Amino acid sequence: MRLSRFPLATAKETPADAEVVSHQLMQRAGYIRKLGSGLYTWMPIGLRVLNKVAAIVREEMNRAGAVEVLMPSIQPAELWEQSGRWAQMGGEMLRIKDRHNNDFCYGPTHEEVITHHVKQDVRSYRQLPLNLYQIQTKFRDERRPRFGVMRAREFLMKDAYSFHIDEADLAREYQVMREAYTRVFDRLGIDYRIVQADAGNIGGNRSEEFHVLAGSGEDLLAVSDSGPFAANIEAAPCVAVGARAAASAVMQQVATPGQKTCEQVARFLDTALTAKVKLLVVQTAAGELRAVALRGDHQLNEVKAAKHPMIGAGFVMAAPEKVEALFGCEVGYLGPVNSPIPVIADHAAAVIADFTCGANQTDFHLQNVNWGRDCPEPETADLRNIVEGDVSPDGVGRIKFYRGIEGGHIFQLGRKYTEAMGLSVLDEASQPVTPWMGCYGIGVSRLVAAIIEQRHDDKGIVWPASVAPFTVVICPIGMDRSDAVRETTESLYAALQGQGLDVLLDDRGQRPGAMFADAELIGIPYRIVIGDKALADGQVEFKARNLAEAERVAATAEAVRARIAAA
RNA sequence: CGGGGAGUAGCUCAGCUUGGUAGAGCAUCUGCUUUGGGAGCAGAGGGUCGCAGGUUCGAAUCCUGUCUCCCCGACCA
Repeated sequence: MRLSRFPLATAKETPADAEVVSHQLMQRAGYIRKLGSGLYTWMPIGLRVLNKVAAIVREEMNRAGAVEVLMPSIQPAELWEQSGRWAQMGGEMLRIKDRHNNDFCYGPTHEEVITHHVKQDVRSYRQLPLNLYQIQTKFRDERRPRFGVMRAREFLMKDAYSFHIDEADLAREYQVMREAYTRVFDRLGIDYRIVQADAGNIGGNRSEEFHVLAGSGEDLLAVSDSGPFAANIEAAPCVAVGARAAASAVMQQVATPGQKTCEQVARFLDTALTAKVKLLVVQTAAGELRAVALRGDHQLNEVKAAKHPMIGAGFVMAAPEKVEALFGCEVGYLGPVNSPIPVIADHAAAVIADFTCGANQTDFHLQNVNWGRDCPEPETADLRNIVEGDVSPDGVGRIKFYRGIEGGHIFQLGRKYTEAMGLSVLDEASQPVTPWMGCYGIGVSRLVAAIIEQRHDDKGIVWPASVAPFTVVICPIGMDRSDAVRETTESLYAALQGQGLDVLLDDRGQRPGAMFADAELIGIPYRIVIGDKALADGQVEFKARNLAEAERVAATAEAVRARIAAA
């Protein structure tokens, strides 16, 4: 490609509305342009990268035996009514009407559609297993789109759906997909971790996420420092550790005027934060109030709480007025002693002896409180977020936190959708069975940003060759005043292109500094500089984007090609 | 959804408090010079000041409404 004919709009200044480095660089390097909140146009150079990432995903999906389809981005409401999700989904789903006033949505995901089609065509166990995928634009009306294409409303996603005669075959396919995803992420040249995940409202049992490690990531990952354990903090179980010591002192009430938070009380009474029990009040979807006891330094894990039978999905933190009316004190002074509602204690809170807690009386706390003696033995459960330094749930190593960008997610869905949509096939005994289903997503457009988060320097993007918009850029110095430079440039350009390389020729006639700055900003992996000086020795300059030093190679396509191959 | 902020040239922003015919840098165009790290000089083009209404002799500036965008939080998964 000749740059003189390729619309590339780079900017020196960092755009004001871009917070994370990938968004800034994509905008500055002219990869994307914003159309509206969470809506981005992929400009020519950006599209080349997006297409290369998509191509790698496609290759690995095909290699793994999945088959590509393309479903509409607009879906009839009817299908979502069948699965029950038309009512369940919130404002995240963009609902639209056609001219006949019929309801549709812009697809946020395609479980319903694919299940519908499989139902149309698959009748026999002989047609299974089946794994269908597409690379399609999705729309999710995020409350708060941010970070450019990393959390956009419209985005490109690869979503695959597999169907199986039994659970064992689903588990087998899940492993196949896990390996395919591993190959994809390896080829993208990024540092990533596979972590246990919560399946969320999509449903299902086993689920893992592929996270690109980055400080700007929106997810917190709990990873063992010396073992294999790794989980999204949402899904990281906390094991009950240690037994409760015997009570050693008499419960007593102390005045703690104005001390509302655990930190304040611990400081005021000069006791350890870990010896304090705090009580949170949640309101279930049915409107009932429940108290959750946590150790002073711990936080409620909302995913775990939503799974607890006494709390359930759809709970919210209770309004302070309701809590105060029920307990007769301000929310900063709640405790399990004489609690008017059932208390569910996290394992870590349940093993503390002689703890400090609110007295259910404003400006007073209780010390030396003991479960079973001063208040009932609570129902116990795993309800907290794991914290750094905790023993890994599998017992190997200690937990360390990382931030990650969710680039892929694989699920064993089970039969939720096949049942809801009435999909059944005949088995060997001519009996109808409901197939098991898996689904597997990769955020293609998000991955472009995620790669940049990991691969950039102060000059710009540093692409791995696998997804770079161009593999090599040729920068001729003084092309219009030196015949030697012009001739070498043209012949090298033609020859490298002939070898199948994606070559960019900077024939804009810019000064060297401008050419170099642009090449570095847009992140081309290899740069060839052709100038009279080196050419006098029959050489050109070769520089890899990720290395500091330039070197000289013979001014032939073979020599350049060999040098690239060696890099 | 709650709170905060911003909409002025293609981009980044000043001007608004105290109303008087629209500014800078970058980018673009022309000419000359320059040519190994985002060149210099001279000149030029480019804006219904988000939109609608109001106040006023006069509104980018004051008032009302509205739309959009950004940030923090909550929510959702």
